[in-house]
Formats: sequence, C-alpha cells, structure tokens
Amino acid sequence: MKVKPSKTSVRTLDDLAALLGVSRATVSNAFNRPDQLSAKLREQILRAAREAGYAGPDPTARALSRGERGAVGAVFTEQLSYAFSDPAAVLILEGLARACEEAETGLLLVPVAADTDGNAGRVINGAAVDALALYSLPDDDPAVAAALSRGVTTVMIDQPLLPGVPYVSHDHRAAARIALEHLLELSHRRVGVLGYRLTPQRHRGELPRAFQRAAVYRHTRARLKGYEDALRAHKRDWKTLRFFESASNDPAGGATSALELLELPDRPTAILTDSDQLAIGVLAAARDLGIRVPEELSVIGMDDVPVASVVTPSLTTIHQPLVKKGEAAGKILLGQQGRRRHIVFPVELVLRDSTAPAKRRRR
Amino acid sequence: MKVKPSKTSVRTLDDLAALLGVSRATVSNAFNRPDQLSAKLREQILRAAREAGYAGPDPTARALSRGERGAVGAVFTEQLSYAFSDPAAVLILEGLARACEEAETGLLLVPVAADTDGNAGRVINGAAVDALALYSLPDDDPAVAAALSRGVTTVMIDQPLLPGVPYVSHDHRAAARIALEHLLELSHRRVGVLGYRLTPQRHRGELPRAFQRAAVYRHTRARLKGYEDALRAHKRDWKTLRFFESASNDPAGGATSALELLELPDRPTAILTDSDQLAIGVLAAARDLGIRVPEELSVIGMDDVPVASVVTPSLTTIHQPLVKKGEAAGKILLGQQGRRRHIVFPVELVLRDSTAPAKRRRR
DNA sequence: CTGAAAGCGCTTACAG
DNA sequence: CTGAAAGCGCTTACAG
Repeated sequence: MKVKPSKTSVRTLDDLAALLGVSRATVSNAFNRPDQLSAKLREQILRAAREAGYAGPDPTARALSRGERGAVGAVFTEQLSYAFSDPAAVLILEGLARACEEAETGLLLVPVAADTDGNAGRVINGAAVDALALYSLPDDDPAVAAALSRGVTTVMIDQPLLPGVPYVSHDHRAAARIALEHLLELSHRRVGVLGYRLTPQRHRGELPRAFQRAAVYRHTRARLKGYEDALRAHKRDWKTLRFFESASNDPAGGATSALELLELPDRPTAILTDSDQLAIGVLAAARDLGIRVPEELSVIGMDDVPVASVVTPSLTTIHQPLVKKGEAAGKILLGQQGRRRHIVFPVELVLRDSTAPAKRRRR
Repeated sequence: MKVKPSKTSVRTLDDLAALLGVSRATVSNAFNRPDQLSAKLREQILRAAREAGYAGPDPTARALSRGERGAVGAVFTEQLSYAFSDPAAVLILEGLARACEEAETGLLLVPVAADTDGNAGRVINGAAVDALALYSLPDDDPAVAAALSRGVTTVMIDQPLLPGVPYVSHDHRAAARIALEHLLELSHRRVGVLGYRLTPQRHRGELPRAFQRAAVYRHTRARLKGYEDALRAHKRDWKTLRFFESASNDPAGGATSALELLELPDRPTAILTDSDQLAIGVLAAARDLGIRVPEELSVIGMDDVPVASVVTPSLTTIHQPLVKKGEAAGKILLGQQGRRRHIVFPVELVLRDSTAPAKRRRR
C-alpha cells in the first residue's frame, strides 16, 4: 500500500526526485528540456508535481544557476510612486510592459524612495535584473552612476544622453521648434516658456537671460536650439521669449508658475510648456485669474498624454510616442533591437482648442 | 610594485576576498553585518570593492541563500500592459509602490500576456517574489489558482474574495446603494445600470432580468444588495432598473453600450456605471447623440479616478481610496499589517456636474 | 534516455 | 574579530 505523501513534504526538485526515485536532473529536464526524456516519464513527473503541490523550479535558484534573472528593472525620476502620477511615465511603463509581457520577462520597479540617503544606489545594486531602464533622470542623479557601475545593460529614456549608453528619446529640438512656430504663426509676440529642471539649481520662477548660455542639460540645449530655429524662421529675436522654471512637473507646479507669469506687467499672450501636466496647471491658473483660453491666452503643451484631449479647453500639444518609446527601450533591454542602440522618434503638432491667434495689441 | 587589478577581474565576493586575502565570509559581513568586523577592515573592504568595480553581493545569490526574494509581485486583470490604461489600476499600483519603496522591496510586474495559452500560470510560477498581489481577477481566472498553489502569501484586491485569503477592497454594497439613492433622490425613475463582467458569460448589451438570480460574482451580488437597499428606502421596485453589460471596462466599451441603451424606446433618464471609465464613454455617447448631460441625462461614475474631475461635465461619482487600497495590500504582503488580513474601505459620494434632477415626464 | 558531479554566488551558524 | 564548512535550489555539460 503506497503511502500518499503529504502535500507539504515536496518543496524542492530534490524532494520530487526522491519521491519518484529518479535523479534531480531528470526532474529538471522534465520542466525545462522535454527532449531529454521520454514523453511518458515527463508526463508522469509533471503529474506527480501537480499532485504533490510542487509549482515548478524555484525561480531564484534557476536564475542563479542559469545566470539570467528573467526580469528587467525600471528606475524613475524621484520616488518610484511618483511615476504613477505622471501620465507620461505611465505610458512609458505601458510600453516597457508590452515588451516584457511578450518576452515573458518580469518588469521590476526598483524601489527608489524619497529620502536621498543613497537609497538609489542601494536598491539599484540590490535589484535582481538582467538589465535596467532609466527614465528621465538628471545627468548627475546618483541612480545613473549606480546603474552604470553595476555593469548590466542599461538604457536611458529621454535623459541623460551619455556616450556609449543605449538611448531612446524623441526629437526635442523639433518639438520645441514646432511648438514655438505654431505660436509665432498665430502672431504671438510675447511668449512665456515654462519648463521643469531647466537648470541644475532648480530655480523657481523667471530665469535670468544668462541661463541660456549656461544651460547644462542636453535637452534644455536642444530645446533652445529649437526655439532659435523657430525665431530665425520668423525673423524674431530672443526677446520674444521669457523663461520660467516650475518647481515640479505637475499641474500644481505649473499653476504656481503661471500665476506669477500672468501677473507680469507686459504679460505673455501665449505660454509654451515642457509638459501637458504643466500646461494643465496653466489652464487652471488662467481660469482662476479670469483669463480666457484661447481668446486671451494661448497655451501649448508637450507630450500629448491622454488627459490633454479631455481637459477644457482641450490642449494643443506636441505628440511624442511615449508607449513606443517604452517599448523600444524594453526591446533594447531584451536584446531584440539588434544593433540599434540609439532611437529617436519624430514628433508632431496636435491642434486642439487651447491656442488661437494673438489678439491685436490694444493701446 | 603592486599590480593594479583590472576592473573586470573582480566579479564576485570570492574574487574580492581573494584580492584582499580575507575570507569570503568577512567580505559578506562587511556588506551585511558591520558589527561582525572592525570598522577599519570594513572600510578597507568597501573601498576596495568600489575601486575594483564590485557593486555588492549578487541579489539573486543573496536571495537564494537568505530565502527572501526582496520583491513582491503584482498580477493584473487581462494583460499586464492593459493595467496602465486603466486609471484605477494605476492608482492601485501607486499604492503598492508606496508600500514597497518604504520597505525597499522591489515591485515585480508579472508578465501576463494576452494569449490565454496558460501563460499566466507559467509566469506566476516563474516570478521570483516573496508574495503576490492580485488585482480584480474573476474567481475562475487561472492566475488565481496559480498564485494560490504557489504557496506564497497572496492578497486579493477587490476580487475574488476567497475564504482564508487576505483581501483588500471597498464597500461595494454601500457604493451601489449611495449611487442609486442619489439618482432616486433626484427623482429619476428609469435608471440604466451599466456594468462590466456582471456575468461569467460576458454578455454584451441588456441583461435578462433573470441574471439577478444567477449572479455568481460576489461583487455583483453585493451591488445588487446595494441597489435593493436604495430601492427599498425609496419605495421603488426593480422595474426602475435595467441592466447592461459592457464588453470592456473602458470609454469605448461604455460608449458602445450607452448608444444602445439610449436608443431604447423608454430610455433611462439616468445611467449608473461600475467605473468612471464606463461613465466617460457614456458622456461621449450622449454627446454624439446630442443628449445634454445633465439636463437630459444624468450620469454617475464609480471610483473617482483623477480624470473624473477633469472631463466635461465633471463626473459625479463614488469615491473609493484606490491608492490606500494598494498601499494596504502592499503592507499585508510585506507583513506590516499585523493580524489584519481583510480590509474594506468606506466610500463616499462626490457631487459634480453630471447629475441633476430628472426632468418632469413630458406627455 | 538517465544520473553523478560540479558549479551558480552568496549567507550563516559555529568553532576558534 | 576571523575563517572553514555547509547549504540555499537549481542547471548543465558529460559519461554512461
């Protein structure tokens, strides 16, 4: 009479092998390499596993012995949980997830916390992943150094752009140019530019003109080039533009900066922002101030996240393919992009209701 | 003359130990248990590690030997990447991320794919995690069985509710009652109820009255109880309500169902939905049909996701604390909730612009 | 087709 | 405070 094994006694591959009287390699082969044993034996082993409550080889042990973790990691700006309140980050994640699910590879969100006690380096080194995607991090973020020194494949999304490091982004210069050209074509001659992290010092409010010469972030420089392209094409000069820096990349930060900007003596007739989130804040500020958009103020966003089409007025913005960017980054991490290590997507203007021709100057 | 070790020669703890002439245990202690060796030696080891480009103990090897994976997993309805287009799921994720980052634990998104070839079971068994959160899965989803049989701590969010399994949700019965009471108080006497996954058969369109008696999903039953509470309180009967099932839980699905619903001969004056996503679809359908909301049609959502306050008209809805739910689930997984294994949050009505008194019946 | 053996890179009592 | 040894649960040539 066979003793029915208690469910809990089979925790490992070894247990199962012992139970069946075969070697552990055979059990492993039953799970991993069907061609290494007879179909009947395999079926028998798999059935016994099911009956004994053995769910299959331990993923961690397998990862160690195979040298593959079966997961890629994602590191975001700021704190991990902030990523979910930034619609652009959510779309990047969706793209990463798409690539991962197709490859049956896990997507590990690396638990970077708010307190800057070096948590980033620790958690990045502690992440059991084969590769790492970093989204929109400042050049000098400790997470960047940590990821690079870990020696796993790393891809940067949007920022920073570093020599030799795989990179996915969109055409920031064209995005800036197209946005400004749209406003110039609408005859706007006083344009406020509202950005985030334009300077390492993190100003809040208007930036001194000199900031342009000192711009250290590559994207900021690319955008300045784009503005320059637009200004030149329309025979305008830099005095057309005034730059402002928001304290945070969200509607609240955008609203705060916009309130300041809209109280200027010679206030802009149009505001160009670095993200739809900021632009939504501008919309809110204008509403609070009783300034009608687009009649009295044009607002143009950046990114074209879903909420941009749903706010009132709907936001004219520059579309960039965020999901595709995430997906491309994922494919690089998964080794599916061949030799392409630098991918830059084009952008396009999306006309909606938040921009209109500048009103003739009253005086 | 000392030979400077090439950076790449130190890949493991053993390498570093050999380089320094100490035992591997000592190096391990330098990283993990400062009290086990002198501060100077520790500093010396850590410095050598830095110089040699050793990023610290391999996370996978550590996980195996410690018996802790340092990560919890999340499994969503449908395909992983769909989760990011459902604002409710994103907020749940934000809550999970909050709990994880605080505990410096990774959050692994389990790569469940669209094709139903048993991928769910495989990827769940292959996820290197200490615990698993499952969000809004049908009782009979294969992922549920796989998670439970794996033997790691599992928490269900919203669905399913299973005996003995930790569970986080909100008060579905009260949510249904409050929503319907609001409409009844506004004198609506013909109410369309638009849900998702009300039945295992996944109808599309109007449900036969009999469905109520056969409702198998616990939440559906809870909501039916809630409607009953409201009807009784207002001395109305079930004929007040007509039930419809959407093919998908998104604006497109909601719009499709709403178009059908709004062409009914005796069309409802109000629509109550199971999610804000569905309600947004109803808003779009009403707009297409030239039906004014709330003047000619009241619409009430469910969840109170961020976009609900931003659409036009802004959505009256039932607020449930999605981030808190995610966070509570995370804390259960991380063993931080003590003995609380079942958490049900209260809900509340959020009045906005999509509901108004029913117009007096014209005839 | 099967099994004994080495190895994946660590941690942790435990003896000194 | 330090180090030799066992063990975490697997996979993978390799010899039969």
